[in-house]
Amino acid sequence: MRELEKAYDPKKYENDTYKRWENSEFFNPDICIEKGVTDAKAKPFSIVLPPPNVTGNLHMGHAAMLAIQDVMVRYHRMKGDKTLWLPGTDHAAIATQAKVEKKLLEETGQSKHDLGREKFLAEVNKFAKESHDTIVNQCKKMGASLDWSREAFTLDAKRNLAVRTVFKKMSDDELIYRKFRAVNWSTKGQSTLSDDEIVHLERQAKLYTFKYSENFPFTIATTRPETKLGDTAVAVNPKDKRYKKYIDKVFDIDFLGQSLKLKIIGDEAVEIDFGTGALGVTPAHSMTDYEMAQKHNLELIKVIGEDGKISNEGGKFAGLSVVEARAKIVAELKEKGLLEKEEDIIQNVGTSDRFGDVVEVLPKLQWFVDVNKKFKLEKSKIDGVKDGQEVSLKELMQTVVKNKQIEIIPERFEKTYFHWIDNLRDWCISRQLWYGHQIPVWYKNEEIFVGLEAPAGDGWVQDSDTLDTWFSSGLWTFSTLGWPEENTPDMQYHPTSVMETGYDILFFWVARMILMTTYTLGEIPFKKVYLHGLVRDETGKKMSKSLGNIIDPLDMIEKYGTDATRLSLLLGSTSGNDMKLSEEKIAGFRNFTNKLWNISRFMLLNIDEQKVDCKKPKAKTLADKWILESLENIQSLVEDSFANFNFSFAGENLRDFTWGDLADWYLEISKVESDKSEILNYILNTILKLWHPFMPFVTEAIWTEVYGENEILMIEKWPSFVHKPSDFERTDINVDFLAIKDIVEQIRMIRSENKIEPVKKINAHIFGKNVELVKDNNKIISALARLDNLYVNNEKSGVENMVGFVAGGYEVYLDLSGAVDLEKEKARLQKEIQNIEPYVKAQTSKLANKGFVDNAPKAVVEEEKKKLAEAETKLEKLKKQLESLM
RNA sequence: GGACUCAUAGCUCAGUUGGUUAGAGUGCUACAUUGACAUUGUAGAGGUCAGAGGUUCGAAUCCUCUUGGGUCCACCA
Repeated sequence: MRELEKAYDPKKYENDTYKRWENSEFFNPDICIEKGVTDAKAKPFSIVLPPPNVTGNLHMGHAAMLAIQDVMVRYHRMKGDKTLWLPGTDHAAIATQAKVEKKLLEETGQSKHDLGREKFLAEVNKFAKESHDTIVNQCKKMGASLDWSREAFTLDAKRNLAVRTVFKKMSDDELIYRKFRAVNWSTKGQSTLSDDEIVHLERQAKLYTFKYSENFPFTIATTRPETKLGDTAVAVNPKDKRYKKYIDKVFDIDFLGQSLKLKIIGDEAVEIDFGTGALGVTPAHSMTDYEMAQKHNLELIKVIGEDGKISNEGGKFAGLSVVEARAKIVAELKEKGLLEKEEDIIQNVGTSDRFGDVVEVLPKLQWFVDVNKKFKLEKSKIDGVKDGQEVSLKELMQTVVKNKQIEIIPERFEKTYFHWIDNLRDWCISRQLWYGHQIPVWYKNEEIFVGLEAPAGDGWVQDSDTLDTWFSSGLWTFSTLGWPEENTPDMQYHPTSVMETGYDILFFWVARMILMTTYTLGEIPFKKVYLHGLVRDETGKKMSKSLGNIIDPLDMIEKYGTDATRLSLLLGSTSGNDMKLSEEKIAGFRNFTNKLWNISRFMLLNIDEQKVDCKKPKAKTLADKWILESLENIQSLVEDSFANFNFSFAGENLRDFTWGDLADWYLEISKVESDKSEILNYILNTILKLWHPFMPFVTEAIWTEVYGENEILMIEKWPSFVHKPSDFERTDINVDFLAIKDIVEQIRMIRSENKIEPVKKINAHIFGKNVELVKDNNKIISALARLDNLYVNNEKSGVENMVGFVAGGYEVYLDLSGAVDLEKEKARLQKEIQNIEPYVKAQTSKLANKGFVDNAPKAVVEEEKKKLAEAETKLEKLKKQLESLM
């Protein structure tokens, strides 16, 4: 007879198990079809892995992502779907480049310019490769059943072709344009940034109120006097009586030696009550000012350069850093008596997400994607958009979510999504980075060429900028499936079934994918978006190096095993909400993993013949009937939960069933009832399948130990049965006594040689004659399960409040001292009925009243009718319950 | 400034469309344990469901307000 070790040791199994899976090649759906595991005509289920950045190690957030996706993927694979989970990594241009630059500087003291573009890129590629290998290994550690044969990289040749193709198409549709306009600039990173790459931080700042010069009629307020060197207008609210008369006048003034030509403009955006009600407009160095300037046709004067210093346009301040210039200007203003006020305020400043420096706004010649311009969508599979219809990118993004073609889970994020789109500005896609997809545009003198390849002829120079990393990630769902190659078979997996990712990149990535895919293919990228939360430490803080509260998934896997780590991330967390994680929680699930192992161990000891392929056996006792029904019950609950993306609920219930019902009840009963081999084999078989998506390693290990080396649980068919709810919701039980509630302590006694000795303690819940089963119905039946030959026999047991019965050849007694008063229960029900009855009467007569029905608004009448119906149903239910107790 | 979200046992969270006495896990306490499992079992303590008002026959659940966390968006210059 086979026997398992006393305790489960994850380290002994995990690596080998993953290797076995990998060697079997069943992660690849093509192989599954080829070997007959999956039907070629089965419906596809596909997820593309949100590619981790090649910047280092995986953290708990990645672990959570992998666990959630793997649980779905394994479930669908077992269900028989054509299941593809496609892995990849992201070059993460700005993040990776920044990291390598830092590393280079620390290790060799060199900057990227010392190396030159080519050599530097070689360094980055080397780093990316190493980082990639680490990441892949960590994914494998987590047990992720990814199809590695299809692995992709956002910067490889195939993806590059996709990027160039889309760029060209957008350019042809005139959705991409080049313009000299104000952009976000990171001095430290020496690159432009998109609006989303900016983090607003609160800072102490000083608000200066001053006059440009003696003879200028307004005072204005600013936190950044140095930018005033580039002012070209003063804006006031057109309703402001103080300033109305000046609107449209132009003043030539001298601002500390700088000649300014200031036009007075009227703009609603100016608040009359803030500051002095007059706003110095710096079109080149402020986004709002830029927008205002566009409206009023103002000139841009760039006084701050890419190096963060005042440019030559800044006259005598040229060459000073922004901070130096500010100090100098303030000092001069003070000296000349132009500074009226200097106050401390708290100001929001934009800082670079990656580089951490304060972002300068300055004008640059850049490439943009126009999100508002209409274009013709040739082929459309989008509900509500016809082939050839004119739409804008914004409209496409809105439509697919509005019409529920894409469903966001949890739903509330749809609101934030729409809000984001409403405020979306044109997307600046060029970056002055070296690492990334170089923009497929070539210049020669005044000529500009956009294409897939460099144009023929000499003298063409390619744009040195690269594309925003999200431009290529936006194509991810289809660039990974072979597009733009014609008739690529993998496109059968598109649109993908689910996009599972953190809510923190809803805008960065999810929205961009929707934009890029609907535009390029006229199709949605995915049907559902499942957003998970951030993994935080046990006190709810973000995990970070500086706080030292990082829980490393690899450490946890080493200590408690992968399955425990996965469970800790899956259970007790809901979509869209952050999850708090503690080592204790993981340890708890390690205990459960071991429990499952030992449950299997015990069952195995009682199984004579291990059969992989087994049919549902016939129940021989009430206990058997109960466990088999419970098993199907729990399976259908798991399936429902999966359909609703409620993995936590599925797992928790499965655990409660396994531990509470199966281990603590049925297996105990099986000790007194004999001949369980067949049924135990069936239960073990089923329970391992149900657990497999959650805990792939331990279940596979047990499976192999039980059924032999050649069997692979991962590709076993998910158990099938037709769930009939009526089977479970109501069971009629014929017992000789009426009602017993809360048998607090149930003592099983075995009579041997006229000696009665207590053996086990078990607890049970309410049951009675023809009971309508409530929440704890499983336990009720379980209590009854052993009552094959039940009899009430106080005399026989000689103990008061005890009933006895025969089970498995033993005489058994139940202690009923904790049983609840039947009268009490009746009284409670009666009270409730008395509570509702008058209401139902009143409501009925109200609705019988013609005057009310005819005169009241229809909706009100309907509402009243609905309420009555509800109350009536409830009343009926209560009456039935009461009756059953009579 | 505009939103969104959360508040339930010491801690982490469930609680389906309002309807029995609000539940788990974990921690704590007590007892048990040659039994598949001390990574175990049985039980116990612990909650005016943040506060106030409203709707309702009935509210943890729906509405309003207040308070206190969290998050996102937005350059009040």
